[in-house]
Amino acid sequence: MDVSHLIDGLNAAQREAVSAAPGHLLVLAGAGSGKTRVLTQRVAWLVEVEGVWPHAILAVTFTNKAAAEMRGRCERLLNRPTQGLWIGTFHGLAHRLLRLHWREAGLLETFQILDADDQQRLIKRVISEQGLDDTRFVARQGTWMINAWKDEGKRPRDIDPGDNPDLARWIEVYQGYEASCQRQGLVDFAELLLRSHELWLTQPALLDHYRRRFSHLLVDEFQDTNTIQYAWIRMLAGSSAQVFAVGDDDQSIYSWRGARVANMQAYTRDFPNVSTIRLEQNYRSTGTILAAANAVIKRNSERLGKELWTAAGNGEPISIYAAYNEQDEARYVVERIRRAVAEDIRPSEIAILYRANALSRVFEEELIRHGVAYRVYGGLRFFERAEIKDALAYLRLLANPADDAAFERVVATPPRGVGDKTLEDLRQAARSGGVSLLQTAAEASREGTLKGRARGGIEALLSLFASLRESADGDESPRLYERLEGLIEGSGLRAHYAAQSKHDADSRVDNLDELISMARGFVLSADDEAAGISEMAAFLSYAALESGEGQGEAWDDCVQLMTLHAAKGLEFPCVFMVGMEDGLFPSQRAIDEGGSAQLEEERRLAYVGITRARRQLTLSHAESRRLRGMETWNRPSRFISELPRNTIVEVRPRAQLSRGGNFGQPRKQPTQDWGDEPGIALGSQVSHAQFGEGVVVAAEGQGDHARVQVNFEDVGSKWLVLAYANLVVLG
DNA sequence: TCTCTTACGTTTTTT
DNA sequence: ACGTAAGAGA
Repeated sequence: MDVSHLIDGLNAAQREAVSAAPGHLLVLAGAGSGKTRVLTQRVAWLVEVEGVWPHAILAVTFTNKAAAEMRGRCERLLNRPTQGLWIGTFHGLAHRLLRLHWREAGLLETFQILDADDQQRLIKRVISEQGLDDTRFVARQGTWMINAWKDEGKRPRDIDPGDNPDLARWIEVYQGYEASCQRQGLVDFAELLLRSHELWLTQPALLDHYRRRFSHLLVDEFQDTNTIQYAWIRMLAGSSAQVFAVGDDDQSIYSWRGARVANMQAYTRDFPNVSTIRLEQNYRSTGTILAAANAVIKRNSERLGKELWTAAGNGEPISIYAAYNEQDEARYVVERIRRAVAEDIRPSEIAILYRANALSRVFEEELIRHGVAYRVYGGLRFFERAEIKDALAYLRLLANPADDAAFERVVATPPRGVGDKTLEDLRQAARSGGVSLLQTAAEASREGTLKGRARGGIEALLSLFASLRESADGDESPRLYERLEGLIEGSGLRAHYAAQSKHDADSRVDNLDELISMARGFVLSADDEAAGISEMAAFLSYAALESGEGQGEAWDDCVQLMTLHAAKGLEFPCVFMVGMEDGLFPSQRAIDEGGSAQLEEERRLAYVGITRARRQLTLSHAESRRLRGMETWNRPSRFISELPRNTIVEVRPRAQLSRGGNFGQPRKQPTQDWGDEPGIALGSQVSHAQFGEGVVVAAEGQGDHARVQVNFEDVGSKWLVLAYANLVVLG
């Protein structure tokens, strides 16, 4: 058989991985080393060369985007649809298992997926139902703990509160939350995994079935697996399946949400004869960029060890820009972008990366000012928008009348005269009767226990549902989008948001229309159809599992703005890492508490950032920065000083010095301390609100840019922008 | 019950 | 600075 198309163009290590003999394999794939290619060609190799039935292969990733890309590439390689081949995210595959075996898993057939928002709302409800003080028991924290427990595979009974009474209460909240989910047929993200793991644990016959079926498991981004995901893989693999794990410990940046790099070591221990292959040749970046990345990551102690190299040349040095403040930083970056675009670099080939979302704003403003098209990643996703969740809540309640979370949403928007009082009565009655809110509302309406406006509102709602259900049962059952359209009109949602948007000026109504057109274009997959899942149920799951706007679609031709986390897996010819300041990146938290583990994770994040760049990399920091309404003064990030000297070039703004004399007109109106003072002379004694007293030793720049170097008694020498520093001249 | 005002808490995020 | 989430008047 001719296997050259699976092997040609690969380097030795890649080829070794793709064509590895049967057995377990750990591929340590450095950034830009062709990981996805190896993974997909391995699948093709298994099918075409080893003669493995596609049916017997399961490939798992973390994001829908990665799964889609893998499926697409496999189909192209194998030249046929990947029928029977399970490719998906951990959550997607777990969800499929639960849909197929809902009865064995102890779920309602109509179970729905609870998103993060609904989850927190529900936990809050449980906290108040248990009569806990919600200032001491904060829902956000509870959500975080419960998710962490689930990620570790722990049920309430597995947690020992010791002699910590708060912890004991939290365990009760967890219990209450579980009971509530169970009653309503709701499953949160972590539950998908935990529940499917338990499904196998408690149903040996089922487990056996899947173990017989899947002889080959492939896992992408192995460094990001958490405890339950690893256990899931291990359980499915048993002692027969071959596991092909690909990961990079240097790119592990999600430990704060339960990811355990240690799973990579555990894998080599828990499975017999795991061979390790390192992919170290990089096809993305210049030699300079790789030298910088290698030097930075080398400072971490907990590493499996790996050093990237390239056959390409060194390329340009890395630029470091020391800005006066965040405005100056934005000005510089956008100026550079405009210059690059003028030199025929496409805007979509340029990325601005930052540690925290809050940093994006200045850059957006500056980009707008210069009419540069840009796109910000992150933030609210389509299916998380309030108006979309409202519309979907109607659908959810239609699909699963026990879904109280959906009922609460539905009853509150649009306002229909049903307020806290009525709702609390309904909850009481529902709890004591052990039935759903919807059912309780129907009973209350029948018995006439509702009064005033509330009665009209509830009755209108009930009749809306009756008519929606009736039309579904008719001979000509409406398509999903028609039902959605009907409910958006009939409920008054559209009118409600239309009325709101008059002053909001945003396009909530347009989003509702977009949702309808998404429903119109929605196609039930063959897998779902085979599993007997309705169009509506499938659409709702899709909405929950694929949060909308496929991450990484470089829309039009826009400059890309995103966090360093969001940039993982992407690459850009031209990258700006901004806000490179101690306290921001590495974050203050990592500096203060973490000890070295957190700092090492920040360093890996820096490594991820650096390795996103193909040709041009620029790092910038600002001496002063307005953040959260407060002026802060940060030192350049320690990661900048970890770059080898020969890889960087420091860009300085052209300084217009006026030495010796007076300089630096305060910006805007002079401050009180300043009065009509002509300026500050070298050698002046000055005082700063934060740094204390010091002597002016140098100065440069004019107007907004005027800066002085002050030697402070306590904190040493610093450059300060006069317009912002509010220095008081002493004596 | 709805709407307006005040207080709070602010890494990173997928599913 | 800013957006959300809980509390007070209409």
